[in-house]
Amino acid sequence: MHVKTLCLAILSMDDASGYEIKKLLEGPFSHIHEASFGAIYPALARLQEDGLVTCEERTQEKRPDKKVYSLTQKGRFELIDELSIIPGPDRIRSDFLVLMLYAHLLPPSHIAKAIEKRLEIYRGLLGELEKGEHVPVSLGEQASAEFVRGYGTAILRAALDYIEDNRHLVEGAAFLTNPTGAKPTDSEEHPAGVAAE
Amino acid sequence: MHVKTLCLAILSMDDASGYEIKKLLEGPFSHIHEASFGAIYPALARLQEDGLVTCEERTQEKRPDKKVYSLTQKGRFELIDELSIIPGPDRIRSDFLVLMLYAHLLPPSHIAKAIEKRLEIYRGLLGELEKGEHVPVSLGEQASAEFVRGYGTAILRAALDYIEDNRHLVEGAAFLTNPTGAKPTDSEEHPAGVAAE
DNA sequence: ATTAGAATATATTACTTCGATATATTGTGC
DNA sequence: GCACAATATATCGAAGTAATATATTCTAAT
Repeated sequence: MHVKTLCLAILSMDDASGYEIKKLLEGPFSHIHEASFGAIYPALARLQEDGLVTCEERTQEKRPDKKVYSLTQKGRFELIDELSIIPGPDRIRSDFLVLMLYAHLLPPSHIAKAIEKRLEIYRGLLGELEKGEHVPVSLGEQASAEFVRGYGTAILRAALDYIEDNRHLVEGAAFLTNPTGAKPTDSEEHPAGVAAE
Repeated sequence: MHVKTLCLAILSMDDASGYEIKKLLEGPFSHIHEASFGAIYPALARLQEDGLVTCEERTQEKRPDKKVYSLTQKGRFELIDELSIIPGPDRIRSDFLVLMLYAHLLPPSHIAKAIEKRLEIYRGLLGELEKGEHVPVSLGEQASAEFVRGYGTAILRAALDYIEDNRHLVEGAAFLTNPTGAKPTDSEEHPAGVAAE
């Protein structure tokens, strides 16, 4: 899914500026889909060019000027078309899980620190989601939003529980291997039995 | 985390070609981090240029030639440096959750189809993870791999359970809002803008 | 038997997206 | 008073994606 489609989707609920779209994606939508300013602003410009959104410049007194975008009928049809594609698997980039997979390369204190921060992040997100600051308009939207919010909290709880119960696997067993590759016991030339081909 | 770091990490376990790295990221590592060929091949070339990996071209009889990369000492230190950064939140791009959030814009049959496919994907991944085709070398690696594998299965189970228990929220309540914006006076079952799948 | 497609393997290209930075103003904490 | 966070848009190089091209071998169907 392109950032353009994501913008159309968010604008289908309410008019918004690029900045507001970004804040939504950082806040209540953070477990759904992310996008950067560098993707959002050009996407909105392109959507306007193609007549899928309109733009109203609002001069504000106490804030910088805003460009508030609104979905057009054409944009609404385009959104429906894009949403008609059956979605494939989620795309995940988890630096945390990479670190956990190579936990044995780093000192246990570092792993513990990373885990503490992860738990903190997750508890924060869970708190935000459970507060439930959603602005649903229709009954249909309310049910959809509730499904997605519930999904987020279910996954976060499972992750929190798992990490708390199993952190010893990566904190305790760490550093059995020397990070420099120099083996404490014998010399390393051929790490016995590689095969795999 | 750059794809370069990801390559260094995978090579720290065993020598591999670009193709093999990609297959790992599609298979047992699919819940950890993704990367495309277009990122992996240039990354490996760059790492070789910088002396972080070495490359051995293997002419194969029954397969196309391979370029097998190995981590150097310098590369191992670089990996440790990169892994020393405390990781931030996971970056997620879930077309599925976007669709669920806007489920009310599409016919219930489409949502049901998307959910069926999602359940199928998740059951497949869960099966693969539970088979546990890992090739850990040291005890430290084994514990790390077990932690990450367990994390994946815990999240997948939570997701499966949640979707099965709550799919009615998006399948039943769908289409209370007409996607065209026109009033749904008589026929609520006829979608206006459903395109190809 | 042959033809089509999947798997193995690398590489390139256009396009998209990220991450960092620049700019400018107002609000907030120390 | 001064640094910092928040509001707001925009740009640009670097990085990454998705699709495609090339070439070989194995497998399955016609």
